[in-house]
Amino acid sequence: MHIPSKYDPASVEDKWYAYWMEQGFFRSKPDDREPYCIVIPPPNVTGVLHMGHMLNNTLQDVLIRRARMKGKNALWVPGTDHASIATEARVVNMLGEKGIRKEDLTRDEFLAHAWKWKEKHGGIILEQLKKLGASCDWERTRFTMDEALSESVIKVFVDLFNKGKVYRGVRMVNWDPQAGTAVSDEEVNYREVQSKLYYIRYQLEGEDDFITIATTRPETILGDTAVCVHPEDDRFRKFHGKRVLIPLINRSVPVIIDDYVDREFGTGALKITPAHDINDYELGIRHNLESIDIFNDDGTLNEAAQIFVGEDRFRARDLIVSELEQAGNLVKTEDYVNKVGYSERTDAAIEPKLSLQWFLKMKELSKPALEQVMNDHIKLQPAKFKNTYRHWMDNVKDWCISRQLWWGHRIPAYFYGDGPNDFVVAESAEAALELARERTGKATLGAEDLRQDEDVLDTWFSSWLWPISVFDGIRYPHNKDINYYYPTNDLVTAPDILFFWVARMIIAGYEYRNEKPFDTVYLTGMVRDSKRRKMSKSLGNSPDPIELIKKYSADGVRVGMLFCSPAGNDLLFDESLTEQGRNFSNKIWNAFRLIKSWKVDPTLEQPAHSAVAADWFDSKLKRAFKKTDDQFQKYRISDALMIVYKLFWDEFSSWYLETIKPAYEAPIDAVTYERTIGFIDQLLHMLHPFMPFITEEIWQLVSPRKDGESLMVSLMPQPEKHDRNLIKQFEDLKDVVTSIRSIRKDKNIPPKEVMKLLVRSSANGNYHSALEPVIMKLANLSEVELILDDPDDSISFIVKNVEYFVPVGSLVDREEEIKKLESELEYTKGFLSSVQKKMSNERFVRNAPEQVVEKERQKMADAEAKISVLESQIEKLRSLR
RNA sequence: GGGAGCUUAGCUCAGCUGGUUCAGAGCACCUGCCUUACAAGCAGGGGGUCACUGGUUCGAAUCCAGUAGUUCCCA
Repeated sequence: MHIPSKYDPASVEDKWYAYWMEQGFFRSKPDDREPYCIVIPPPNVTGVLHMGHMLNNTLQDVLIRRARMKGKNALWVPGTDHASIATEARVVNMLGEKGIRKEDLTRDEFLAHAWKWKEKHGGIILEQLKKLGASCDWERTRFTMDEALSESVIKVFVDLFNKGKVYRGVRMVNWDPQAGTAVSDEEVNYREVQSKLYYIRYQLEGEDDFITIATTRPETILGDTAVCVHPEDDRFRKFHGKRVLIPLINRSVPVIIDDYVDREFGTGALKITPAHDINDYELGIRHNLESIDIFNDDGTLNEAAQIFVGEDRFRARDLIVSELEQAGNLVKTEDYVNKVGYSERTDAAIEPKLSLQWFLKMKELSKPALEQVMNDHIKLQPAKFKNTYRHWMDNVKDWCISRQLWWGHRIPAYFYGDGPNDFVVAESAEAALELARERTGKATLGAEDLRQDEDVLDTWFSSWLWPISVFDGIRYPHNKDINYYYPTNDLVTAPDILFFWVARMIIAGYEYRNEKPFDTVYLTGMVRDSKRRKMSKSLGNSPDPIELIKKYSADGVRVGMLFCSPAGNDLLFDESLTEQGRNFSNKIWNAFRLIKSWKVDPTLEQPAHSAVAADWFDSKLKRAFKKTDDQFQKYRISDALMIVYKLFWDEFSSWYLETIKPAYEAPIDAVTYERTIGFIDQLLHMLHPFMPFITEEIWQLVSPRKDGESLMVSLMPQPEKHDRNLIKQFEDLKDVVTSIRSIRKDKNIPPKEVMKLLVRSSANGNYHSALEPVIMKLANLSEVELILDDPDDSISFIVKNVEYFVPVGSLVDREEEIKKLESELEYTKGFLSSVQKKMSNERFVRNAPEQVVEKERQKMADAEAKISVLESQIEKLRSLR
C-alpha cells in the first residue's frame, strides 16, 4: 500500500464527508438505544460563518461524535432562524439597489422577494458547517419559517393569548428608527458618548422670571408637558403651582413637584417629556400629564413638534440650539458624557417611544424556569452564570413581542372595528371570522371585514420554541420524535444570548412540555483576537474560517479552536493555534507512516523492552480514557483534548514508539506489531471527536475495512483498570533516561556511542529491574551493572533513592561533580530541616491526620537517606583529588 | 449607581471540600542537533514572594476581611 509522505487534508476531508453522508451515518431515528441530542443554536439565515460559529459548532460536533461512539443514538439537529430585522434589512437593500422601494410593494410582493432571496442566499452557513466536519442530520434541517414551525408559533401565540398571558398595550418601547421597528430591551447596547448638556431657560407664564433646566436632548423640549422640581428644594419654592412657557413654541406647561428629581443634577429642575423618556413617562402617569409624541417612525419630527417638521432628530437638535441661542433661552452648554442606547441590529440610536405593542407577561411563566436552574435540574456550565441568570429572572419584565416588519410570523390578531379592543385572536382567518361573528353578534360579517394586524412577532418568539418545534412537538405533542429526543442533552451557546434565548427556551419548555428543554447549557466564551479585542469586520481582525480551513485543514482549525477554549472564558484566538493543530495532524500522520513502514517477521521473539513498553502504554491508554471521560463530564473539552494530545505526542510517539522501533529496515516481531496496531486503533477512537477527518483516513488505511465501516460509527473502548505501579515506575525510568541523555549532552557524548550504567540500590530501593531493557534501549547502553561499592570516574545522579553512575572515564570533572553534589546536599538539608520543624511542632503531630504525619515522616526518612548518600559521594570524590 | 466574577511563569490558563499531583500545563524562550516517521521535527534546559495587606489555623495559592487593578451583567 502506498502511503503519501505528506498528509493532504483537502482531498481527504471531502472524501470522508461524502462517504459519511452516503452511508447515512449522521442520520438518527428513534430506537431502543439511549438518545443523545443537541439542537443547533440556529444561526441567522443571512449569516456567514464567523469564528464564534466555528468554536460553537466544533464543540457541538465533538460532543455529538463522542456520544455516537459511546453507543448512544446521537442526533444533532441543524437549522436557521429567519432573523426578521436582519433579513428584512438585507432584502430592502437588495431591492433598493434595483430601484425598488418597499413602500411601493404590497406585503405579498415584498414577501415573495424575501423568499426568493432566502432560497438563493440563505443558509450558506449550513454548507460552510459541512467543511468543518459537522455531523448534523441534514435531513432534519429546520427553518423557523417552515410551515410546521410557523404553525407552532401561531398556535403558541393564540394559546398564550387565551391564557391571558399575551396582551396589547401602550408602552415605552425601544424604537429603532432605521429598522422602523421596536426592539427588545436586550437588543439595546448602551455606550458612553461625548455629548453636551444644554442649559435652557423657560419663562414663567405672565411673569418676567425664568426657570432653567438642563438636558442632553434639547430637541425634545417640543414634546415637554411639564417642568419638575424637588418638593424640598428651596430654590424653586417660589415656582410651585406656576406654569412656564416652552421656548420657541410658547406652550404653557405646569411646574410639578416630585421627589424623583435629583437636586444635584444640572440645575435641579427637570423637563418632562413623557412620550420620549421612560422615567418621564412614569412621572407623566403619576401626575396625569399629556404625552406629546413629536417623532415620526423614521426619527424625523412630526407636526406635533410644531417647528422643524420633517427634520431628522439630530439635525433638529442643531437647529433648535441655534434658535434657542438667538431667542436668548440658551443659558450655557457643558461637555458631558452620557450613555446612549444603540440598536444591536442597525446601530441606530434608540428612540424611546410610546407605542401600541404586543407583550407577553413573564412573571408567572418564568417561575419554574428560574427554580429548575437554581436547583441544578438544568445545569449551567460554568455554574457562575447561575448568578446572572437569577438576577435577570428575578427582575424579568414583560416581553415586547411585536415588530413592525413584514418578514416573520404575522400576528394572528384580526380587527373587526376601530376600537383598541375590537379584535379577535385565532389560528386562521376562518377561525377568526367565526370568533368575530360570535363576538359582535353579526352573522353577516365577512372575511373582507377583518383586518389582520400588520406586525410580525419577534424572531426570538419562534426560536424560544426551537427544541420543541424542530420535532413538531407543539402541533403533535405526543409524536415519536419529541417523546424520544426531548428533553435534549446539551445546548452549546454564547452567554450573550442567555436571556434572549436560553432563558426563554426554558420557559417555553416548562409551559409546553412541562419539562426542561435540555440537561446542560454549555456557555462558551467570546472569541477575541490575541490582543483581547472583539473580532469585528471594521477592525479586520477576524480571519475567514473557510480560508483557515484551506490553510490548516478542518482538523487543524478544530484543534486550534479547542486549545484556547476553556468554558466561559473569552478565548484569545491566534492563527498560531491552528498551526499547532495542523502540526499535530502531521505528527499523527507520521507516527502512522512509521508503523506502516515496518515489515513483520513472525518468527521473531518479542524483545523484552517491547513487551514491557507495551504493557506500560496499555496502562497509559486506559488511564487516559478514564481521565478524558472525567474531563468531558466536567465539560472541560479543552483539557480533554490536551490529555489526548500529550498522550499521542509525548507518551506514544516519544516514549513508546522510540522504545519498540526496530533498527533501520529491520523487521518487527508480530506481537509488538499487533499490540501497536491495537494502540493506534484506540488512539484514533480517542482522537476522532476532535479530529474526525485524519482519524478516519488513518483508520481506513491501518487495517483492511469493508464498505460501510467507519471509525465514526465504531464504539469507543470502555474504560478499564490500569496498572498504576507500572506507570509510576516508568516515570522513574524517564528520569533515568533523561539524566543519562543530559550527561551525554554535557559531555558531548554522541547518542550513538554506547555507554554503561552502574546502579546502586538498597534491597527495598526503587530500582525496577523489569524496566531495565527499556532504559538500555532508550539510553543506548551496552550493559547495566548492579554495584555495591563506589565506582571510579563516573557521573552520578539519584532517582528515588537509587544511585546511578555513568562511567565517563577522563571526562569526569571531579571539582564540578563535588560542586553539583554539594548544592544538592544543601538543598536537601534545607528541605529536611523544614520537615523536622514541622515534626517537632507538637500541635502538628497532635492535630494533623495520621496520614499526613506519616507522609512527613517518610519525607524525613527519605531526605536523611539522601543526605548520607550525598555526603559519602562527596567524601569519596574528595579523597580522589 | 446596583450586582457578579477575575488577578498564579513572557502569553493563555489548570490547580476540587486547606497538608507529595503544590507550585503545574500548553505556547513562547534558550542550547545542541537536518539522528532514515515527522525541522509542521528531535533531545536537553531556564523561568513564578500564587495582585497587595491583615486575619483564621499546627499548616494558606487554596478559607475570611479590607485595598488596588480588571472584566462582564443590569440600570
